[in-house]
Amino acid sequence: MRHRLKDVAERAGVSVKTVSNVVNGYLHVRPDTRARVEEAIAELNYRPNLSARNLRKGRTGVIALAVPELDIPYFAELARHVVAAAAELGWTVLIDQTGGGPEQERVAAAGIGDHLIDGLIFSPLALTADDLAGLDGMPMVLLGERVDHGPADHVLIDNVAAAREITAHLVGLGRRRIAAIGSQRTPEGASARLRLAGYAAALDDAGIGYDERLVAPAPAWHRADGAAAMRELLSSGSRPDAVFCFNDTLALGALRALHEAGLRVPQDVAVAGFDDIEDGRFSVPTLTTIAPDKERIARLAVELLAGRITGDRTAPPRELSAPYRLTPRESTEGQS
Amino acid sequence: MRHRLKDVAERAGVSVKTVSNVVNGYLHVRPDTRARVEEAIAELNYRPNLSARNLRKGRTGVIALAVPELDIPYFAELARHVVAAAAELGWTVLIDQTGGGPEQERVAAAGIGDHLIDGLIFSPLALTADDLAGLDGMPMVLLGERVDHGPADHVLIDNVAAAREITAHLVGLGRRRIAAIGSQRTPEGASARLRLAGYAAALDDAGIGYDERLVAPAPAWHRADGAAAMRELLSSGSRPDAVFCFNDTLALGALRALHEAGLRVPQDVAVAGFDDIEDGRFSVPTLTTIAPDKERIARLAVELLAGRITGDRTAPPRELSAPYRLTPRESTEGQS
DNA sequence: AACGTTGCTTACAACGTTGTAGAAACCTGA
DNA sequence: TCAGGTTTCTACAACGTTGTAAGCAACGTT
Repeated sequence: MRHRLKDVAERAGVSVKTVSNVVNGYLHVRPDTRARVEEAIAELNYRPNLSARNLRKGRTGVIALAVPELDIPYFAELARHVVAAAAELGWTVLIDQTGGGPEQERVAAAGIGDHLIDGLIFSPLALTADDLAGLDGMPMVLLGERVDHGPADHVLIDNVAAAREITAHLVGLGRRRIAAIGSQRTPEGASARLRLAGYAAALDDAGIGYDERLVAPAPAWHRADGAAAMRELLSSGSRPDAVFCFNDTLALGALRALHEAGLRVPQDVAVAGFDDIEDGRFSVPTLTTIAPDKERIARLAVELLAGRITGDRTAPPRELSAPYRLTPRESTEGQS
Repeated sequence: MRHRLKDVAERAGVSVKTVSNVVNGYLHVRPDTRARVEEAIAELNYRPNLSARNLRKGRTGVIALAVPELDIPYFAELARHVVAAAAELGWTVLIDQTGGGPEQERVAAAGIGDHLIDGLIFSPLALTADDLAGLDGMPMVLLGERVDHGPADHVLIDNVAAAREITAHLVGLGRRRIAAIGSQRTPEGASARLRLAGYAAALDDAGIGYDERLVAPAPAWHRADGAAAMRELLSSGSRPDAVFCFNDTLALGALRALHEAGLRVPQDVAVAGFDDIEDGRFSVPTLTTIAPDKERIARLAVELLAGRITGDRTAPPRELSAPYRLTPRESTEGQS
């Protein structure tokens, strides 16, 4: 029931290669021959065997998107855009969950492919430039993190500037005891470090001293971590009047913890997030955030990767940045 | 820089097939031969070419998971579990977004694979049994929907019983004007229809009349649709004292709309959802819901599919059901 | 009439892997 | 020592596709 070029060729009375030529849109095929072949293809419902084609061509037409976790909404939304952008260019996307650990990320970066994929869009949490160096020649685009002197292209937003801008927004509302949630012992250049730097810079701009007790770490960036960090901040006695959470899920967790503590948002504590996930547009209160242009990020990443795959693999790595927008909502400005 | 079996064979001084045997864990290889081969593999950093292996074996080792939208948290969470369950059995998962339209779903079901995938786990919104009939022989497992007399295995939870149970929960709290949000003109057997049936049955159990004005349709099941439907219900004058939303994102939208209308949850209106997504555990208030065992669903689906792929493809379709649990939280029971 | 040109088609040989069948080496027990 | 088995290894032929090179018409040009 599954047919091959040979079957089509026999039915149409031509050679196998002629059928191949028709399938691949080769120009010099007589119209009546082409018609006969196409008829045979339709009758047999022929579909090319991609494994064979890939074997022959050395390409698979599949790119992978490796993200730490799919049920972090930011990555899910990003994945959606990547799939769409890739489809426009004729690529299929294989989505891979790394889990975020260094070992798993190494496996993902090195292992997925091995001839199954042509390239990789990779959003690393823990990996460093050294880890990436070992990946001989797999075309790769990094997302969201700046791996210093990394061997690969990457697409990012200016995390420092964005964090600085949203912290300045909190300052502009008259807040002075501004906490941060989400610091991590990640490699230099990772989002956590950059956003912390932007936070610190904004405080400095405003002449507010950096108070270590107001900076809460979060092992992961889930809602539960945000809630736990917020509770920790509140019970430590260093009562903040604003919190900048390094992503929206942390912020949603923080909102929950503030609610449980009987504090009003934004009257008692203003809350800001980062990523602009859909939840934040419907939470109570709605969430002030930095909205990165996810569609642009996805498109740039796919285009860069396609360029690497089909073009020059040895060109020096490129770095593109996507725009973002400060999006104030109720969690800092109150009911509108 | 990319090596083949032949290169390894030459280096180890054995035949190509012996290297193949080592790679595939064939038993009868002398220990010293095996050691020599493994050394050569390590030295050359050899990785098998999957396209060639697949061509030879007629398998790809990849299964697809087709869902309507990845950024609906329920599907993201499900995808996570499917990827994990598949990995345990040595399969890779290709995640495909259909968008939910009938035409796109047809393309996804028919087109993805064509030798790229061995089978498909499919969560259809719009497709009917007729559409599926044309997919000659692609092993497939359907999720969450009962496509009557469908030609494929499926995994589901008892939507009618679950909806009935959660509606009964609302009745048990003394509510009488219980609205439903999420009805759709989908095919018989789709989730929307089944959950509506369970809702109606519970009302009937309690001797409460079914009031069409309390049933609000939702074109999609996003937060925005839930909020819009809730506003519609409130402005129509038929003030409900409880709402059963057919999924959690609808419910989160409804919570938002109720908040904007100045109504308290659950004192004025109790709200219940369906799916137990993570958001609902951190929303204000937390969300009463039906928690399907997503991990079990994923595992059953993967195992059924693996069975189809490696075993009998003509066996009659099987239907497995996964457990669920009513999970009361603040949105119906108030602060604990 | 001989010639090159162009358009269309084909045979053949890969791509890198594994199944089959069988050869060679090695055991075992009489 | 040898028959009969088992272990270990190998040569060969696929899997379905496409690139290469070459063949064969039909055409226009000299």
